[in-house]
Amino acid sequence: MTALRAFEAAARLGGFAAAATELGVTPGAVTAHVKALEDRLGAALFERTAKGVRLTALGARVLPDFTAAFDALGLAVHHLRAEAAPQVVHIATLPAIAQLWLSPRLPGLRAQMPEVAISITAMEAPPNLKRAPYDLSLFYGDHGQQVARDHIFPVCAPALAARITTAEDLHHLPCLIDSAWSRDWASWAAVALPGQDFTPRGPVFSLYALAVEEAANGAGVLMAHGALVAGHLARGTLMAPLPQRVALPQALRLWSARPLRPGQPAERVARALQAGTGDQIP
Amino acid sequence: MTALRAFEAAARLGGFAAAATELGVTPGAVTAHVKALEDRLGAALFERTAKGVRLTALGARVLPDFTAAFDALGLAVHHLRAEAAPQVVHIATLPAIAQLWLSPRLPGLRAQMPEVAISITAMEAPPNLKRAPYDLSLFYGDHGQQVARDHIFPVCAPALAARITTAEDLHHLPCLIDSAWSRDWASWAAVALPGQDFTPRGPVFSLYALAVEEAANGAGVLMAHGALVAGHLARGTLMAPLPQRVALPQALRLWSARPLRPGQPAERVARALQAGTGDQIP
DNA sequence: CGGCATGGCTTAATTTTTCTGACCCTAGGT
DNA sequence: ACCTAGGGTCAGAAAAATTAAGCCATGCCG
Repeated sequence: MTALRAFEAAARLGGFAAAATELGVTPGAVTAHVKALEDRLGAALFERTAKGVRLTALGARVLPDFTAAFDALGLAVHHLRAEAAPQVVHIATLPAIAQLWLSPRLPGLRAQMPEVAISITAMEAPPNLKRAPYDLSLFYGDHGQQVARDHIFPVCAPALAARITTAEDLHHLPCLIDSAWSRDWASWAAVALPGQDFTPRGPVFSLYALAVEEAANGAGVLMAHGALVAGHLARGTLMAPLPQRVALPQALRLWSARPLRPGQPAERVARALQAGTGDQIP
Repeated sequence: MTALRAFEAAARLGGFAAAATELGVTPGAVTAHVKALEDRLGAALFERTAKGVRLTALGARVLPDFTAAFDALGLAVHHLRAEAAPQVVHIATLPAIAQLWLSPRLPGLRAQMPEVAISITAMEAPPNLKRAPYDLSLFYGDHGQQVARDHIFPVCAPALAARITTAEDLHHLPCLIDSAWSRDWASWAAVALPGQDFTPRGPVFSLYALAVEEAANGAGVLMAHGALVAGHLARGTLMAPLPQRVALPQALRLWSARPLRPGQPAERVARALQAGTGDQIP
């Protein structure tokens, strides 16, 4: 049973490592499961090459059946959870979005629909909504309904901002770097400092929200996502000393596994988030 | 995942013990899984009563989704096994039938279709063919194609048979009893010894084939299933000293999960078994 | 009406299975 | 020639199943 899940995930995602991530186990476990399955069948499901695995003809023939079956199972789990707690809306999103964009909007949502509970699960990558039982998924991406068109630009504490007048000033200041969005600095520099070789120097953070706090504490200049620092900018705890803003290639988008029926809690939450409820941060 | 299987089986079969049997685990494991599932949901799926469990409204609402999904998964496994080993036919049957009815026919089948391998799995109860990957199921029952109309009657070794002339003689002879078919003696006595209180006395066997061997060794009189002792009767190692034969309420029947396509190995084996191939036991 | 057996679920301690984490190995890309 | 990405392998740790007892209503029988 677990072996079947491992096979299906590995076949669909094209690798044992990716399957292990989706299943929340280590690649070694996937290896063992697939091998056990192949042993019991007496036939190979994957061809092992040095740079990964490739499905055999047999594996490709039976994959659609398994994918369909596990999709049906995922849907059943979703249905079960929805029936068991009809007034709970489960949202999956990035940790940074959860803390910096969603969290400030929650009081407004609660006031607007007090009977609905909102459960937020932070994760690094968008979940497969056919499998994981979330009602809404909020990520930078290409699918779904656009919630915000986001821009990046440098921000820092007011005291530091006073020392910045041109983009060139950044060469000599500590630049806070988020490990997941490390390319943001390069994207912005390509527009604001064309032709120059800009290499940001400064501490690296694995939590974007922590980098934002450090920027507010005056630790350096952060390449901000506009949507995620709106609160700090409004409060004046962060400032944007330079005018150059670069649009992110992917907008902040919200999507759901299935079409939402109007009036359903998940649909009401989705509508409220798209309408910008609570955008006026205190 | 395993918890979902446990819930589905328990809900469909109406009890944790039955679910444990189908899943091949102990009732304790099913209890633990269902409880874990209910804890995570924050809602009860079963009502516990002193004489078993009953589905809650929530459980009943979501059961069909899970049953359908697991059926699809079972079918996918069947498909996978069929694709991986197309020339292997998997048969599920009772241990007694496997040894006493099927086994003597295998040489004939092998001669008739040498390229087909036949795999026999013995089990006490018919499997759920939507879940367990067997091609054919051969049991006493009401479903499927009739293979043999079976009768029960006393048999014993020739030396003992010489001492039996009427049914009443059995009162004073050891009667071999199969634990799974212990009611056979009563069924036969109701016809052969009407109005008399016949209680068979003698050793109890959990393996019918062993009881047959013991009968051939002269250990006593066995209530035989005609189809299962045909070989011994033909060889003369067992004799039927009394003329009374009682038809079993259920015939020996063969069935498959899905309709068999002509020419398919499973279909050819099914046809051969129904045609009585190899009935002439050496 | 009470004692006792019964069927079915639960619980706790033990054993078996599975997963992890750190390593190795191979082949392609730089 | 090195580095990286992806699988494979192994001993030890975590999780699951088993075993065996316990519980609690029901039903049967004296």
